[in-house]
Amino acid sequence: MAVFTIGTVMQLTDLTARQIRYYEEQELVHPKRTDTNRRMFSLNDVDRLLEVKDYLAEGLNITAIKRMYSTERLKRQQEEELENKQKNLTDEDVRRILYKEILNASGFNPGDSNKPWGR
DNA sequence: TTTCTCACA
DNA sequence: TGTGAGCA
Repeated sequence: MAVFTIGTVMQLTDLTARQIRYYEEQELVHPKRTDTNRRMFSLNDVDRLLEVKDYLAEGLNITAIKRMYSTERLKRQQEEELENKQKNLTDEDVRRILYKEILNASGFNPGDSNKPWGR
């Protein structure tokens, strides 16, 4: 699965090696390492980097993006639990909670026009 | 030649 | 985030 070197990823994402390594440090991507310590990125990693690039361009900070991916895991866990128990929160409720968390993390104003999450 | 880690006028 | 050093 991991087949891209950092050089290839640089071309594919238009990010600098510095940025790519930094995002890895922030655990936004998890490239494998070769026996000689070289990073090997998967298609998913490249995809993730492109996403990160977009969010960053929209003015979000790294911590907000980090929380997004962590809260998404949380969201799936909650949805699973709810399915096995009783559905108290609707999809919209979870969405609203997630959105509020992101706003909190990014320091954005609830009046902003372009939000990738809608609402 | 490319990538890696570390450190900072 | 950029950049240069010294390695592998």
